[in-house]
Formats: sequence, structure tokens, C-alpha cells
Amino acid sequence: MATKEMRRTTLSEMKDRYIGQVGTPDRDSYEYELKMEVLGKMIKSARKERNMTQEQLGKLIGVQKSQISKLESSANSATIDTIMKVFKALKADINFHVKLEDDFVKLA
Amino acid sequence: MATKEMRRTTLSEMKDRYIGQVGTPDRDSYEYELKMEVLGKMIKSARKERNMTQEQLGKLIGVQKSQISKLESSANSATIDTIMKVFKALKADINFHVKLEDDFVKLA
DNA sequence: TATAAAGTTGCTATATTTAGAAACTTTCTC
DNA sequence: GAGAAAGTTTCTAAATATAGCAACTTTATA
Repeated sequence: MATKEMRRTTLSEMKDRYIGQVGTPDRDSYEYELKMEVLGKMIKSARKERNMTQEQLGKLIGVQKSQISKLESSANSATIDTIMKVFKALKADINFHVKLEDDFVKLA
Repeated sequence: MATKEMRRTTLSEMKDRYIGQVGTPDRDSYEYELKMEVLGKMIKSARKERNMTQEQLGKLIGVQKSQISKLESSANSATIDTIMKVFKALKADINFHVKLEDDFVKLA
């Protein structure tokens, strides 16, 4: 615990783990909804890493445990504001990666 | 234009460009607010890459140009829902990277 | 410099998120 | 299995985001 290295979790990893590998039926469709689900799972997973309960995390931010529960289960489309508050409390650095796909499809 | 490779923009790059290098006065404070600002700038930058006007992008999503303007200027804390709609319309893949920092500070 | 195009800002209304409180369910631990 | 701890759900109120519209400002372009 004390000597663990920088932990890094990417959305891709989470997708692979929870949704399925790329190419699998349920991957590319539902992408939109699933991303929110994954975000909730990331909060949960980060909280677990910190060995915190929902109540403890809530107290750090100033909300009740039920709020945390809702966020983790993606009950709604969270605000950037909220997401950042949470990850900040978890001493996690969250950032957004945007990948602009090429206009032209490559032929295999 | 036709042969351009996969374009990739990270939050870190944007921070360096718009806010300043790490270590600079204004980088680590205001972090919270600035991330939202950067997100807006990323939308704008992605839209420009696509050579779109705010009106065109708005039409793709089904909102008016004033909405896009507000998003790009980070008038408010956008919803994940909204952000994904925008980037989807821009044919951009957005994902979240979460980095859990180590509990122990490394000594230089 | 006119004119058009693109982008911004204020105002309003509606929809949705945030949040607390309390009851409830699940999970752990003895 | 009983009790406690952790997590979930429902209901309600409040704050905030979304959105349209129209007027306005800025930027391009003829």
C-alpha cells in the first residue's frame, strides 16, 4: 500500500473490462450512454482505491452518501463541476482526451 | 487536409498552451475553474478543425448557435450528456483519464 | 465602407441536476 | 442469525443547465 506506484486507469481499460473488447457487439453502439456508466464506475473504483466509504467521500465534498451513490450509479448526467469536485476529493487528476478522427476511412 | 493523420489533443497540451506551463503561477490554483474553460476551448478548437460554424454544429445537434457559443465560453458547468453530444457531432472521441496520485510525496 | 456572416449577450421558460432526509436493502462481522 | 455498517431508493425542494429568440457586436468579404 505504502509503496504502490502511480495508479492509472483509462476509460479504454474500463470499457474493456466492463463493456467488452472492441469489436464485441455491445461496444460501439450505446457508446454514449455507456460512457456515463463508466464514469460512475471510475468514481467507485477510485473511492475503493482510497479505502473510503461513500459517507466519508461525501463528507469530504460536503454532500450526503446518497449523492455519492447516485453519482456512482450514474443516476443522471453529472455536471463537470460535480465530477471535478469528486475526483479532487479523491486526490485524483482527471482530464479529458479528445481524439479527432480522420475524415477519411482507412482501407485495410 | 486529406492526408492528415489522427489528430490528438490532450488537456495537458491545452493547459500548457492556454494557461501556462506547470510551475507557472496560474497553473495549479484555479485548476478547478480552468478545466471547464479548457473544455470549452477544446470544443471550439475541434469545431474549427472541422471547418464548421457554430450554427452548423448547432444544427447537427439540434440546438441554436447561441448554445454552442455558451458551451465554448464555458458560461456554465456543462453536463456530460451535452459534452458527449457535441463531440459526437464533431466525430471526435472523448474519454476521461483518471490518475490516482500516490499517497506519499516523492522527495526529489 | 457597406453588407453579410459569424459569434455574443440578455431575457425568458423549461428541464434536469443537486441535495437532504428518512426508510429501506444489502453486505459485513461477530 | 443478530446487529452494525455500507449502500440504495424515494420523495421533496432548490439550484443550475439547457434552450430559443431577438438584439447586439465582431469579423469577413465584396
